[in-house]
Amino acid sequence: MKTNLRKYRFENGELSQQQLADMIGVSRQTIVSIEKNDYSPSVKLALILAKKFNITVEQLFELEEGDIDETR
Amino acid sequence: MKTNLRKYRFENGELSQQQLADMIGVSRQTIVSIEKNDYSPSVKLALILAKKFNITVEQLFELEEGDIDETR
DNA sequence: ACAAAATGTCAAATATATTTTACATAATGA
DNA sequence: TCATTATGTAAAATATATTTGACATTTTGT
Repeated sequence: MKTNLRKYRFENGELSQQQLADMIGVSRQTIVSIEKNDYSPSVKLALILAKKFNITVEQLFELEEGDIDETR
Repeated sequence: MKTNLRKYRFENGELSQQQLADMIGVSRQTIVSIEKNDYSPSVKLALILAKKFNITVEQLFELEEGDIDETR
């Protein structure tokens, strides 16, 4: 899975990681980890992020080859 | 957050929970828990489910009042 | 040049997601 | 009617997501 979080964060007034974290009520470290693709966040968080940026979850996160086999 | 997983599972050839679980490589209990809205699944799993049903994640899971405040 | 802000990195603690196991009940099909 | 399948439920074990705390480095703005 690929994440475009940083791309949209910059496109949205060049928010800092902390500003975005504050806006949606998570820790900065969570934003850092998502941007680094450390793990797959909850779909609830993904929906909130997508809504904040006025995009779809599919634009924010992209499945990649191999994802289907391994699943989550 | 609200889940429409059961709705789409039925609309997709009336798959059983086990069949769907097998198709995407998770346990049946996971499907059960998601349908019961026990917890918010990973966005990766959500993307795979949405792709399977040819819908968007937003159709599969809906944010509700209060979600934004509490976040995840 | 320098202070403040932003980002990077690490890791333990904590919370949540998922699996495994198992039994109970309901639904389905012959 | 009865066997099989599907679903419901529970809970412990395991895996992963997130938070907290802290320090290091880079970037930014004056």
